[in-house]
Amino acid sequence: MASSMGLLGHDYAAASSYLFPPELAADNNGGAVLEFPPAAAAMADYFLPEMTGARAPDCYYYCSPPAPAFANGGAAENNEMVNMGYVDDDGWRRSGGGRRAPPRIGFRTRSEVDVLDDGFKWRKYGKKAVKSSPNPRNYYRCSSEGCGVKKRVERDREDTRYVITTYDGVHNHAAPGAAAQLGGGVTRPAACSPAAPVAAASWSSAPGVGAPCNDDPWWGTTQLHATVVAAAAHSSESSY
DNA sequence: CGGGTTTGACCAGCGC
DNA sequence: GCGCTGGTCAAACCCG
Repeated sequence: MASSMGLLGHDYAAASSYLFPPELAADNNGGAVLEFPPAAAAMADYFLPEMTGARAPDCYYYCSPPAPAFANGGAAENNEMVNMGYVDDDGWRRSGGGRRAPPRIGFRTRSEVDVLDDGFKWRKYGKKAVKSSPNPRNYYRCSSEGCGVKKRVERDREDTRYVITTYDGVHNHAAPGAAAQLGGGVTRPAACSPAAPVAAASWSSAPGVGAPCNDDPWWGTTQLHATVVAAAAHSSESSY
């Protein structure tokens, strides 16, 4: 798969901390080979439609149009979606030590409320002061029985107006709330659904890969169009 | 009383 | 091996 995208061999060097949230930088610890096997296709499709030939180390991923909107704050136009890591051949991501971990997606959202209403019911199970940030990090787990999705919420250390919400895993049930159910538990804005021709072409041409992850509520349709923003461009217009 | 939150303790991974 | 750090557990507490 990766080879079909021309990605095999790309080296994910440690990202500059000012470009990525601390946890993201930690996930991209140097030397990891960027590779996108079949089941992970849609995730890569979402984040990396234009990655073919692009260098990974200093890229920052925006959802364009904006990332999902939340029901109780975080206007869509203020949201940014960030790639929170790379994934294994079954859709899981590999963390630094080669351990498998659930797919992770992060949103940096400008909001006055810490906990954004994404339509799912969350139960808080921990709070921790982390060294990488002066703001405490809160840990939530999906209240639904059998659903192991977790999310972490913390204020952006650089700009406390922003909330960084990180989802770990994919819900295996519909959202109890009114908000549309998506993989990470966020509402996909209608405006964020144009086809991604570059990515579609990449995946459809890949042998052994049909419709990318069509069994997954979020990654399945792969209609979102992410834009890779070069580090230079990003740093000139971002608070990071 | 049931469900959610708080918070200190504990555990495991990682770097040195 | 040891210390640091992030993530999780679980008992106590709170609230409707």
